[in-house]
Formats: sequence, structure tokens, C-alpha cells
Amino acid sequence: MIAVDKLSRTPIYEQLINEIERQITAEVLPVGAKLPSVRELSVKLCINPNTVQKALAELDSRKIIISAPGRGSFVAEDAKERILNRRLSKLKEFKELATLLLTSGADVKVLNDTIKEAAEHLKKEADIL
Amino acid sequence: MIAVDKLSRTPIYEQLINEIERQITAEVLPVGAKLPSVRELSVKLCINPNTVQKALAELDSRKIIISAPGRGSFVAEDAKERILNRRLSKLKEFKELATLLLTSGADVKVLNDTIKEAAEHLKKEADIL
Amino acid sequence: MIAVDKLSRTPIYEQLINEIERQITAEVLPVGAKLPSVRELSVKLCINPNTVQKALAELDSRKIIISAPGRGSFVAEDAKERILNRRLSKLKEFKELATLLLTSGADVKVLNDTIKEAAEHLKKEADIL
Amino acid sequence: MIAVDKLSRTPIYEQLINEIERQITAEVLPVGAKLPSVRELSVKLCINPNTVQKALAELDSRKIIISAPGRGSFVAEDAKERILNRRLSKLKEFKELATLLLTSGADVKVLNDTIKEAAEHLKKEADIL
DNA sequence: GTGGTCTAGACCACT
DNA sequence: GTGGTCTAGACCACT
Repeated sequence: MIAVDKLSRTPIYEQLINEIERQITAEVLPVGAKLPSVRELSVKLCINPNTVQKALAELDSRKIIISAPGRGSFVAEDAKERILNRRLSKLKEFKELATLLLTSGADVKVLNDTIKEAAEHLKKEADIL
Repeated sequence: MIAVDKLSRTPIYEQLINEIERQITAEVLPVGAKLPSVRELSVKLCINPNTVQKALAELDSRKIIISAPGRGSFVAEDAKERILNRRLSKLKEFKELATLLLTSGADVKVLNDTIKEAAEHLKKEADIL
Repeated sequence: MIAVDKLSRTPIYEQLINEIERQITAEVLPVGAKLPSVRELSVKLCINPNTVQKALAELDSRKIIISAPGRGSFVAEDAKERILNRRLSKLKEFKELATLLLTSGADVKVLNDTIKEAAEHLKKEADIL
Repeated sequence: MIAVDKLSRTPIYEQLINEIERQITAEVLPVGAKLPSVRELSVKLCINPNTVQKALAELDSRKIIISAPGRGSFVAEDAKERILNRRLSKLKEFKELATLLLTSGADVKVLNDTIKEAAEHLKKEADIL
């Protein structure tokens, strides 16, 4: 099931996007599957319908789901490929930024420490719960 | 002196920017110092004057130098702070991208390996020379 | 009979889909009618069996035909309605895209010219044959 | 000045996007220019800050503007090119859809009439005011 | 002061 | 019943 952490600094709608994408790549939600409605998700997860709407609208604009007013939201054709491509392109962006920083004076240690910091931020949140 | 590596995958004008910024932060070029002219740099480094121009225009738009048409280019007030702030903001961007990747399924190891890759690419280029 | 144009820029499997749908709406192929087998179509039209298979799989996923492995493919109940609904929904999509373009600066003439272009492309192909 | 029509069926946030993009392509808003703040626009146009936020967030995601929390929103580098490219790609999409419709039985007249309809819908709204 | 997130709740068109 | 838009208003982190 989808769970959301209201105390996290990661916005709720981003958590929702991540959770749904995870379920799609894990094929818990196969192509064509109907997602729970905005209202259902809103009630089940105890979050505002607007917040759910924001997450689904983003997934729709990424063509991961197709939202049909009056009918519901459905996992789009090629959803899995799109999710994986998006991750790859973010990783490429990350590598380019790393290269830029390395050529302008930063060393590998600084970058590794920055990642470590980011990871610890996220972990700390998880540990509190 | 400034050196430029024509075989590198880092664009020459970016190398030039990095080199000039390095000299400014190292106070080889103090505030108010006059930079060599486009023509001088172009001849000394054996690169196209347009490439030099592009680097200087970028530094001017970043307010690192002030280019006075007909008089030359000079290291701007607060140039050092601006350079360091810019690096900090790039590092912040880097951290945010790392956080995004970590929350969407990537683990620390993948990110560290990506940095290692980027660093090795750069090193390989340097070794050839 | 079904004819296919191998020189056209419209993919062959799409042409096949269009032809079969045309025969269904024209009631040349009534509900329940058995379609020629993949092998028959492949031989008669001189196209690769995989291409035929792709067209039939698409028609099956649209619920225009029902493919029973080992028995053949048959025109589905409500096939005609589904075909017409699909066209209507594509036309609706077309209208929405037109509205979007009109509100963001395009004028009617540009859109009409674009359609004319598309039609001429198709006609030119047909004329060659 | 930016004006918004609350009676139009085009959503307010889309109108805002179109207006801002128009000002950018007309160079009323040049690269680097600061946009009015969310609150300012909200007050001036008598619309809810959330609606303004939605429009600016969309422009930010299209990299037409850069929104910096605490500082404001600014016209991005290459904003004009991005706007024009987006329009071109929408027009290409439109042409492909037209081709699809033409090959599956629609004729040029139907498509032209559909565009006429769309244009009249938009005009009727404008005339009422 | 600035953008970003979120809740609460209304209303719409369309199925 | 479904997604989409909008208002009203609170709170947050950051500048």
C-alpha cells in the first residue's frame, strides 16, 4: 500500500509521485491499471484532495498516467520506460553538474561528502518515525 | 600563466572562464586589474578570438569582470565573492539533485560511482597530455 | 480486397488497421466474421507476418477484433461503435490541440495550411502509384 | 498590461501563461527581467495567489522563467527560443494528428470545419465581453 | 518580502 | 462518480 510521511521535508505530493512510480516499475500497477480516484487516495492517506490532484497532474504531464475526467486515471502505455528514462536523464544531469564542479575547483571528496549529507538528511527523517 | 587544453571535452571558453576565475580567487588578478586583451589572449593561447570573446562576455554577464568597449576588461569589485557564491549555489543545486535521485530510488553507491566516473574522465584527458 | 502501399510513409501495420476498420464500418466484415489468418494476409499482401501480427494485436487491444489463439480472429461485438468512437475521440483531441494553438498565438490560416500540407503529402504518395 | 478574462472557458492560469509568454516573445519582458511577485499579480488581476502560483510553476517547469524562493521570478535564458520551439512541436503534433485522421477516413473539410468551430468558440467568448 | 506547500471546501463539465 | 479549476487563507524556509 501507499504510505506518506507528513513530517518529511520531501513534499507530500512528491512522495506520492515516487510511491506511484515505484508501484508502476515494480508492476504492482501494470499498464492500463486504474489508479484509486483522487478522493479515495485523499481519504485513505488523510491528505487534501488538492495535494493528490497535484501529484496526479504531474504524473499526467509526464505521460506516466492518463487522467480522463469523468472516468479516472490509468497507467499509460510505456509508463515504465518513461520513468526509467527520466531517472537516467536526471542521473546524466547529475554527472554533468559533477563534472562542472570538478573542473571549477571542487574535489571528489567534497562531492562525496555532499551526497553523504543529503543521504543523512533523508535517513534522519526516517529514523525519527 | 593561463593554459588551455584543446583536446579536452570541456569547451575551451569554459576552460578559459575557469582559469581566469582561479587566478582571481588566488588573487593573481586582484580587483581592478586589467585582463589581457581579446587579441593578446587569442594569440598567446592560439585560440579563436571569438572563443576568447565568448568567455569574457560570460564573465561580464556574471559581473566577475567589467568590459569597457575600447578600453579593455577589468576585475570587478566583489569578483571573488561572486565566484565563490556561484560555486556554492552550484553545489546546492548538486545536493538538491542528489536528494531527488535518492528519494526516487537511487542509492548512495550509484551516485558516488557517477562522481568517480566523471573524475576519471577528466583525469584521463589530463594524462594524455 | 485489402491493398497496402509499401512506399507510403504511413506504417504498413497502420494501413492494415485502417483498411480492416474501413471494411468493418462498411459492413464488408460484419460482427462475428472470421478474418483471414495471419499467414493468408501475409502471403496475399506480400508483407511480413510480424507486421500483420502487429496490426491484429492492436485491433485486439482496441477490442475491434477478438483473437483466439489457434482458432483465428473475429470481428468483435460493437466493433463498429468502437471504431467510430475512437475516431470521434481523436477528432476531439484534434479540436483541443487546435484550441490550444489558437489561444497561444496561431491563427486559423496557419492551421488550415497545415492540414492542406498533410493532405497533399498523402495525395502525392497516392499519385506516385 | 496583463489582462485576464474570468468568464472564458480557457482556464485563468492558462490565460496567464499565454499572456506572459506573449510579453516574452514580444520582448516586453526581456531575458533576466523580474516578473511581478505572485502576490502583486494576484492583487492586480484580482485572482487567487494559488492560481498565479500554478501559472508560474508551469512556466518554471518549462524553463521559461526561473523562480527563486525568497527572491522572485525571472525570465530565463533562451526563454524565447523555448516558447517558439514548444509552439512548433505542438504544431507538428497537430499535423500528425491531422494525417492520422485523414488516413482513417476523415476528409479535409471535416478538419477545417473543426478548426472553424474551435475558433468561433473562442471568438464568441471574446464578443460577449 | 518571496516562492512553495498544504488544507478546506466549492463548483464545473463530463461519464 | 471522476478529474480539473478556483478561492480563501495558513504556514514554511529563505532572502
